[in-house]
Amino acid sequence: MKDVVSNCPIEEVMRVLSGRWPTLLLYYLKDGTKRFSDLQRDNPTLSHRMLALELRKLEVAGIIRRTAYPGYPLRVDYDLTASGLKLVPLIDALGGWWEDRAGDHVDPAKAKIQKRLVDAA
Amino acid sequence: MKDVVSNCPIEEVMRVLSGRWPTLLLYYLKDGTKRFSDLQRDNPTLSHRMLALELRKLEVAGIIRRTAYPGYPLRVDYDLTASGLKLVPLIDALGGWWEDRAGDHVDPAKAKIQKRLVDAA
DNA sequence: TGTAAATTACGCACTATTTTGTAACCAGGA
DNA sequence: TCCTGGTTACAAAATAGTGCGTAATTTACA
Repeated sequence: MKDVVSNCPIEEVMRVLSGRWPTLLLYYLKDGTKRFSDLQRDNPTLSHRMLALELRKLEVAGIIRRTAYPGYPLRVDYDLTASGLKLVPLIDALGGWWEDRAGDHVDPAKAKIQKRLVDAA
Repeated sequence: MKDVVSNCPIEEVMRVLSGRWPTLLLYYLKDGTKRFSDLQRDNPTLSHRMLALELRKLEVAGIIRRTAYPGYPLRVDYDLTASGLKLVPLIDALGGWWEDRAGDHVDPAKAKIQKRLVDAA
């Protein structure tokens, strides 16, 4: 997933939203402003470094806003931008879709079954 | 992005949709049934291995349907399932969001500017 | 007539590339 | 010395690409 210029909006959103963390961070920031350390606590399996990287990615994409206060110890706040807020329901819609997709959905064993059909043919 | 069981639908959708290819494949399959080789031609930068892997992932997720015909040369068709069809507009919505997010969006240089602010403090 | 070659949708092993984690370091005041 | 929010260098892990093999039938050609 290198720097392939794509001009396709869908490819571009996915470049930002792909991976475990972006949507999770959105989720936590829905509730309002959070500090770096809050987000660290919220998901302990996310490494310090990755948190910093992902936050910056979201910031550059205009989804979250970073506010740094002068002074020590350091203090930095993160919250959703206007467009970040608009994104949240779209993500939720995906979650909703996943939940009631169960009806017409295929059990994980199907792949093998299909394969066997081909082999037998 | 290992096999972390999550029970959160959003995390689960993203596990399937993350990466460059899933949404692209959806996009090509919108137009109807395609064969493996069609999809290969549609995006030449996708290796046959990845194509096979991604297709299977989408199949197991119940988004696409795989139909293998007996006989040689081999022939396999792929098309969207009912729930796959329902997913398409949601993805499109993300694309739409990306396009008109420009207004309240931050230019890529901002990160540096912010950093300088912090440093100066 | 006999045979070699092409065809399709992959699987597999091996390598290359990318992403992620770990740990250490920084700043300057309490 | 600790605090916070990073950054950097190095290591480990995950992900992606390359190229060969394969199956049964048709076509190509000497």
